[in-house]
Amino acid sequence: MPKVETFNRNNVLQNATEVFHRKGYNGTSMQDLVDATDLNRSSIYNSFGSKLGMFMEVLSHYQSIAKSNIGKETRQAQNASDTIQAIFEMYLRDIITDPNRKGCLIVNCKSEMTNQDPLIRSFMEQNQEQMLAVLEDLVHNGQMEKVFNEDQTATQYALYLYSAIQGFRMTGILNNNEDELKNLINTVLKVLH
Amino acid sequence: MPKVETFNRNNVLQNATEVFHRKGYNGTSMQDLVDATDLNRSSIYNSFGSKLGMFMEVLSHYQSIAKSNIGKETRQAQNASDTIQAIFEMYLRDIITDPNRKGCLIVNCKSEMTNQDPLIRSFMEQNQEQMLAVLEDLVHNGQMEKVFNEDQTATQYALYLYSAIQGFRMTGILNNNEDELKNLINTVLKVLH
DNA sequence: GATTAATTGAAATGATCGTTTCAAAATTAA
DNA sequence: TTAATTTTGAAACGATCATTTCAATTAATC
Repeated sequence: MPKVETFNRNNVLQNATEVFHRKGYNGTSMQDLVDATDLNRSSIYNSFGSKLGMFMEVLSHYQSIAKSNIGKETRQAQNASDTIQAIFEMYLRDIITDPNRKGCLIVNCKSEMTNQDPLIRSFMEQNQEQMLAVLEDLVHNGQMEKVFNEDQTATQYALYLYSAIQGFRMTGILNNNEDELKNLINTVLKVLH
Repeated sequence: MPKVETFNRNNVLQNATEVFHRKGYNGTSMQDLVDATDLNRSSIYNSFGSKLGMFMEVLSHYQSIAKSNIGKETRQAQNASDTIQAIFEMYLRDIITDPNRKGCLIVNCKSEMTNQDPLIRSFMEQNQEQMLAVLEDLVHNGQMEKVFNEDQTATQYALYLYSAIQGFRMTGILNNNEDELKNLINTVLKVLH
């Protein structure tokens, strides 16, 4: 009976992500989204409810891709140390290959909206918890394997790494010198060994 | 002959800084600025030219205060290690005492505008250069004093610290647990010793 | 081919955006 | 007081904001 949703929701989300990532939430207009997604204004409101609704889906979409990338690195690497190194080098690739120097969508949004919107705040809180859980698990494994020291608890090192990742993403906005960034990664990871 | 500028420019800048800091550049409207500064709309345009013009002055104002704070810490501390520790603890105080959890104005602006506005980009470039110069100098001194190792050059450690500061500011937006943040600082600084 | 329901296009909503205009008020010096 | 000059208030600018409306179009089921 009904006409079915014709557009590819993943494609639309990907295009919307690109605009939000490049211009930020407040810098992106509904017209920008209409242009980027090739979707009708009405269809956007039908499918996403509002600009913020669409943005929340964009954030989740971006987060799930990031998580799946981390999962891949975890499965490929031999030990916890290699895994963490690989995660940082994934970010490094992202920095070097992005011609627009956008940084990380989630980090950018954290600084733009966390203190302004409760929906965003709780997204950021659960994102932080997930990141800390993944990192803590990795550090814990590394400590079991004796490749990481136990000067600090896994929980403490996880926060250290989480903070370092955010700093790395911020640094990459202006600096995309591969050698300098690789050296930076090594310095960050040194304290764990 | 003429009527002279009546308002206190520093006060106005301080009030404008508070709004821009809390809501971000794109999230701040001219009406917000009129309300916050108690200045007339016309007077703002007379004295600052445009919204972006006012924001650039706000950035410089914020930067000069930050620089003078770093200078104070440098003069009070006994050695390079204490100085860097004091700088981080200055940021820590800022994080813990800010009820709005705004983070750092410059870091926030870097993520919001660097890839969108050439004026902002060059501000950020010179800000990064200044920070790196200060940090490199401190690390160099610490290495002369033998309180820092020479595993990396002062230049390399400076980038590491610059990145760590940005990460610290981002982390402080959600996490203001003093003990956890103090421990984070110690972990960051450990690699230098 | 008729029925059904979602998608679509385009226009319109009222609000707010950054900025400009300009006459009236305010303040200083002659 | 008069002349000079800036600040001020208030209104208006056209543009754009996010969102709503609705009739026309489209496609899937019967």
